[in-house]
Amino acid sequence: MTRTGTSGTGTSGRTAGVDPEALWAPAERPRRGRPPAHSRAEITAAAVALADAEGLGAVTMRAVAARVGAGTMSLYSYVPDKETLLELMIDQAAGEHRLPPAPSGDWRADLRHLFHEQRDLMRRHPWLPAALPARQTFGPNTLATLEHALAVLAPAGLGAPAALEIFSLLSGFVASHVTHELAQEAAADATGRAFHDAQARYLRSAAVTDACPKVAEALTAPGGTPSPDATFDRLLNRMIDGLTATG
Amino acid sequence: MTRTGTSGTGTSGRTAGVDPEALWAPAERPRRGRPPAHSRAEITAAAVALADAEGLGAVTMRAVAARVGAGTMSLYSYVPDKETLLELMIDQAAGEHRLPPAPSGDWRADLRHLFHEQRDLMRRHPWLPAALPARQTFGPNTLATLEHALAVLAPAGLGAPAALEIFSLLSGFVASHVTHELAQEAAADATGRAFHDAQARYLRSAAVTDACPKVAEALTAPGGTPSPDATFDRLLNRMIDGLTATG
DNA sequence: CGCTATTCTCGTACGTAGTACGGGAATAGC
DNA sequence: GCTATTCCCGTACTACGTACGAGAATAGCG
Repeated sequence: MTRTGTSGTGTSGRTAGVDPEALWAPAERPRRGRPPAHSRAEITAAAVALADAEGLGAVTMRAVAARVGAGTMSLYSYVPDKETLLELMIDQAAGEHRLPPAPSGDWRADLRHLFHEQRDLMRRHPWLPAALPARQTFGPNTLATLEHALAVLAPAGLGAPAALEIFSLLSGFVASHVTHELAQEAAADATGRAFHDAQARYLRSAAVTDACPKVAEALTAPGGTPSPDATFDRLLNRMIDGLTATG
Repeated sequence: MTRTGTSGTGTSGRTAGVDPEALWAPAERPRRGRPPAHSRAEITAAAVALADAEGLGAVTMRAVAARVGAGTMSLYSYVPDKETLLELMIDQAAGEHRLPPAPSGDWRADLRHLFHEQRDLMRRHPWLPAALPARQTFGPNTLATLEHALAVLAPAGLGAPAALEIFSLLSGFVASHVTHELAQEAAADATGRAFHDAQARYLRSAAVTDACPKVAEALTAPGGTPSPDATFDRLLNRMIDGLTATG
């Protein structure tokens, strides 16, 4: 199962080290030999739980193996490498989407529902926004979500490529918004407090207030965020309106 | 200059290991002792050049030091750690923005110009979209860009917090769009070709086309991207319209 | 001029990653 | 039982970030 992989980093940043065909194949059970003590799904779930609890940085092959009760190298019987494990984690999380079986008729409402669902998902798995840009392939759960998005957007009167584009942009919006939300909440935390204060002190220093008065004021404003949910909904609506306008 | 840093990974993913006040301080020159052979800017520039040429993954302390002609540990006289070096890289790149001294009167045109500029920047530094989410503080160049954005958006009739929000969302849009553009272009490259073909084969497999017919069709469409520039401009306009609507 | 405090330089070394390798253990079918 | 097959995982290698501290280079003082 070990791949010879010519995964040397190319001249570009992107490295295509994942094989979609092999990854998402059904993987028939061998009928002879010692039966596996674990499963790909179990390992993926352990990695997700670890990332949820202690952040993406805590997901090491050793830590995941320990959590499952296996030796480190045993993981490589189920997953070719860590990059691929990340891919599996993303798709497993995507499987948590609760999608209605069919569009309701009001495609704007359906779209809003879909992205509210996505927001919940990302709040539940705070590592997801950071992991998404590194994704290289679409797993079955991701594809199912995409299929649903296309079905929802069908009555909107744009082609499939445009619909995919919109889905991608809205997902990006949700990711960056959730990142922002979580950062804001972390600033209230005791650990984040010191950092937040240092940041505010720096922004109020003469060097900043002289050159960038408006920024200094806007960033250090007390900022009573009214309601996270309402803010999200408002922005989401505007994004939907702007992106689906047939201009 | 070594910091004692309690940088242990907290329960969350975000680790605040950067001190904004110390980082962006003018750093007065010591008048005694051996003079430095390098500078923070030189090291940052070397790191940026490395990332441009071989991707973010190639930016290791050893590689940067070698490029500058210094021993690895010498870097730590100029930069407290790698995380901070990344922060410096981002701000140095932000300094490449070519911004007009004052708003022109047509704030939509100014806004379009700003984000076209940002797109050029990210295409010139393909690691930037991936690095931005990890940013912890705003350096002087980033602040200058923000100040410019606020000045541009002043006539639009929204408050400073709303303007910042819009700037952030549009930057996120540009980042994800550039990532998409570059991925598309990489697929035409000889190295990316094999991966792209494998992806297409997978998407046309029975397992996918059965469950997700629309997606399979949309993703494997020949996809003659009309003109990258026009596409970007069209989407940017819609985003601006949607986000600045006073609804 | 040499002395000395100060500052920068960088070889060595430690801890933690990902993972290649290969011998041993467990199982299914004969 | 025997054997082919499969899985398990200890050992070990490479590469990374970076702590430590000895040595080298300088500026000001005598």
